[in-house]
Amino acid sequence: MKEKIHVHVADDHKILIEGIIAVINTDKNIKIKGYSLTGQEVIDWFSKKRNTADVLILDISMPIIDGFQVLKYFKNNNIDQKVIILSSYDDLRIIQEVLSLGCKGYISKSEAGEHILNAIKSVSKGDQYFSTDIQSALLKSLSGEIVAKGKIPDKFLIDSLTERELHVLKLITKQYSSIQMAEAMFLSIYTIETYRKSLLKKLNVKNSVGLAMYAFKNKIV
Amino acid sequence: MKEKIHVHVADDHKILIEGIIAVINTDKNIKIKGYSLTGQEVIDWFSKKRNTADVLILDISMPIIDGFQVLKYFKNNNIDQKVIILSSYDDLRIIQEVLSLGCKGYISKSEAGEHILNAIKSVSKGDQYFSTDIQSALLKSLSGEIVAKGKIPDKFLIDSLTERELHVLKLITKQYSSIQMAEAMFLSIYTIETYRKSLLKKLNVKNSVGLAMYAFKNKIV
DNA sequence: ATGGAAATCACTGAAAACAGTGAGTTGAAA
DNA sequence: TTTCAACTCACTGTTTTCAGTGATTTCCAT
Repeated sequence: MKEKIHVHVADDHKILIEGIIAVINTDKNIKIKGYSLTGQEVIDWFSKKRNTADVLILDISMPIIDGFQVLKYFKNNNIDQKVIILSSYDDLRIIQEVLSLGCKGYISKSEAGEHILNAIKSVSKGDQYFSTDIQSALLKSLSGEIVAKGKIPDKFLIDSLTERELHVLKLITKQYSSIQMAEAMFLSIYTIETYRKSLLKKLNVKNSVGLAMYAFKNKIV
Repeated sequence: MKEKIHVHVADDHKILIEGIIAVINTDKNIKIKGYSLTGQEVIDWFSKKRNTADVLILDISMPIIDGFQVLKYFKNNNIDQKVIILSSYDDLRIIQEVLSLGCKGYISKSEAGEHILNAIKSVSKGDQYFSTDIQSALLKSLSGEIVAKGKIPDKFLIDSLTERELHVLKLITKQYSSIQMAEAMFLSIYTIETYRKSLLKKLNVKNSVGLAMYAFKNKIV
């Protein structure tokens, strides 16, 4: 490991930022590249070409522009930023929401500092990281599925698809256009398009190709 | 290569068999396990439990029971026999027919003996082998009329893709838009679109989803 | 009974993909 | 030396997809 991992931290509580910085500084492979106190600052920072970071540690609950909106900003602007969510809540729905927005890591503020370091390293490598209690919560919801550690299984996403969405997804892999699907399913094309949008959002992909790849990887076809 | 490849040869012209045996004997990694002079003999031979061969070299045109029928026999009895067709005809329809019957190699009698050796080695490894003039014939047919039924094996389609097309295809599976590809490859978007069209035509699919599925099935990704 | 998820439909505007045609350059093979 | 395939770019339409927003109905569960 030659190059340091560059990290940006965003939280509206400065004292917490300072704490994180202190923790991170104990690891010489990781370097703080900057911090933000509001969601707007994060967006401003990353919207400047020369401002980058390998990993962004992002608090969900910030005033005005919160973590969700920051994630949406990245998504809408096709910025492939690796993000670790720092949250006080272990709510599964929140987790799912940020997952669908493309975030790759999630740690609870109640966790020890070393988890942050592990999370940063995992995510910077392209892996996912979820703190243990999050994982156990997820595992519980999956009722006994075997999961590789640190990784949220696709099943989680698949399960979130409704019957109709699944049907549309299958037809997409068969190269149906929306019009053709509408005819085949006796629905309005508007409805089909609604499902498409829903699929794109839930599976967190850019376009139909992404949907098809997802379906293929998970043998929905 | 420790174990010899066992080969069975079937042709109604004994003189040709002898020729093939002579050629094969020049390669000490390949051994003749037997030969047949009629289709019936082939079927009889392989229907006996103890009679096997890694590769069967099979002439298409034999009296009464021809090569096609032998292939059908294998297919109907779920015998996964590796077969190289030896034919005098370079007719595409014949090639397609035997391909659909599961044969893995095809060489023309007009080819030099060394091609037989290469074919045997390729097919015994599980690869396909088609002599060069067959391949070019197949490719030519792709540029003109798309052969819908009979289906040319994917292998040929892949080979027909140029470097650039392959590159574009890979980016498509990564959910790049044409604009993004143009930027990534330092090309005009018009050029990218040209490749898209070329891919759609060559791989005979309807849209990008079809391209992605194709790429996935053939492990281009 | 009330709230929520699923399913359905609608409209709009923008972005992207698809289709057809044409054309110039280059490098390698025949 | 000519020919051809690969590569490149351009222009013009049409179709499809994507994004955002909002609305209704049904049915299930708290």
